[in-house]
Amino acid sequence: MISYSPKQIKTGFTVSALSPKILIVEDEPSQVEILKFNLKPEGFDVRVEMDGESGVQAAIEDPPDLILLDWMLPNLTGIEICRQLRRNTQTREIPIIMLTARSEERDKVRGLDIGADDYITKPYSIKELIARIKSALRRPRASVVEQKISVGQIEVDMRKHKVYFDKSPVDLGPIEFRLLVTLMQSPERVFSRDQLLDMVWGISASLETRTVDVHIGRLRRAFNRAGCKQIIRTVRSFGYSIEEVAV
Amino acid sequence: MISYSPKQIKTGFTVSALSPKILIVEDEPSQVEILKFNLKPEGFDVRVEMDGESGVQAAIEDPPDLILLDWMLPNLTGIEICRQLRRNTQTREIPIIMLTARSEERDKVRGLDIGADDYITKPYSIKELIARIKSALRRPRASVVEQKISVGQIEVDMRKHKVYFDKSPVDLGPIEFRLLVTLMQSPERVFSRDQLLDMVWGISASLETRTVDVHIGRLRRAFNRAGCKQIIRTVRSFGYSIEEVAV
DNA sequence: CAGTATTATGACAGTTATGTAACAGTTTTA
DNA sequence: TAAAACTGTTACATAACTGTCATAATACTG
Repeated sequence: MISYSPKQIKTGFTVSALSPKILIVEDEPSQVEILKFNLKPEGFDVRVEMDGESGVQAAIEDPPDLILLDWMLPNLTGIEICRQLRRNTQTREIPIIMLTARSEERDKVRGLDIGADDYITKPYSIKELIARIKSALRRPRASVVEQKISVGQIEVDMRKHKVYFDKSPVDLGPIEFRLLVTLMQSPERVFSRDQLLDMVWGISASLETRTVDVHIGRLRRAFNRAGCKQIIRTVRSFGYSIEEVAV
Repeated sequence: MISYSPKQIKTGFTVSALSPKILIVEDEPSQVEILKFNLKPEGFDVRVEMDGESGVQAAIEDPPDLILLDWMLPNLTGIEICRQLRRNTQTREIPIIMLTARSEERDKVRGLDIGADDYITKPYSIKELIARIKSALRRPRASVVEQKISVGQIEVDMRKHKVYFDKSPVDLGPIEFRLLVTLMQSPERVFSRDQLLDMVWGISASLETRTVDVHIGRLRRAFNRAGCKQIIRTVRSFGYSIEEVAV
């Protein structure tokens, strides 16, 4: 099958949220349905606005990670929307993919001038659209992804996906990795189990809070093997935190 | 936003002038217009030649800082122009970015062999093109055309299209070659399957992510045959990377 | 110090991701 | 033009990882 579980999407850590928000601005209901039907299973958080004006409005009020913009719209043309979005600080950096029915080169051109990141002409293959969306989301934007994080003697290289304690490598599974990174992003801060479930597993994952304990345990064991005792502090009846001073 | 002031361009210390000279070799007038329209405001000094022969001529007579080269041209093909430019002392070091149409993706392989520094497939985002131009200009000249890359005991001769492990040849197909080179350009960095699909196959290829796994497998097997175990690391649920220390 | 609440951890069954062989369709080569 | 080489997809086996539970260990309370 083509569809990944939402989990796989989460792994793209450059995206602001676990499931990237996509705003679709498109007036044709049938098109909207097709898009929703295909994008949701990919783990995207899809929203729709049916006309240009409300599209711009929605984008500014709650900035999505990416905008799918139909070329022909009632009220405002795609170009005009693009312009407006590019003018606003909130939305300036958001990647825009234009959906255009016309295949004339001229229109494409104008779309790109205006600041769309990409365009795709109807009829398009869903696969290709998804590929383009993912690619656009991956493209580095203003917010630079942190490459290395370190707390005490622990060092995480995000690019290489490697973790070291005092130069010796620590072997972690995917969830442990994310858990560690989450904790390390705010050293000493105590996270509740529920918070961690949200941040690491995603809001939609309804799991036992005990699951967190188990993974914390696994994380600890992995660090023990690397010669590091006591990296995570348990705060009774609150949660966990990572400590600056590893022992 | 996207557009840097011309001043910022100057930071590329290898660039001859304050506004880098760019030679566009492209026969399609509308394309030329788009490029001019977008590149001039970025502070580039843009010149245009409409066919291959005069393109080469112009490049030799007044060497630009960078060449944008369309793949399909009347008179001479992109490949041939590349070859000629690389042969001439005046132009040998000038970075070349190839513009190729979607259907010609297969030729990318050859494009890089020939000595293009980068290629970009139409339709491209202007932003991306500009980013790549700047990146190419920033790059120190000497390594503009990378002849050989090596990681650990693996050595790739780009020009001859040959790969060695510890001096013994490794036989690879075109895609495996590109895959290997991509991985080798950032050793240890983990690439997601989607990223690799973009970088090796091109964004509009829209293939299954599993295809990457299969090719990684083929790459591994090829190296096994040459006596090299464990060259590519699998990072579960993230992707693959190439390791410095081959075993 | 007993009694209670909370956390640590081993075990395990279920799930998911990866490695590969096989195959049919293409492209390249001879 | 036929043979050889290369591709993308699929299916299946296997390995790696998860979540849950039961039980043990620990911390708090009065």
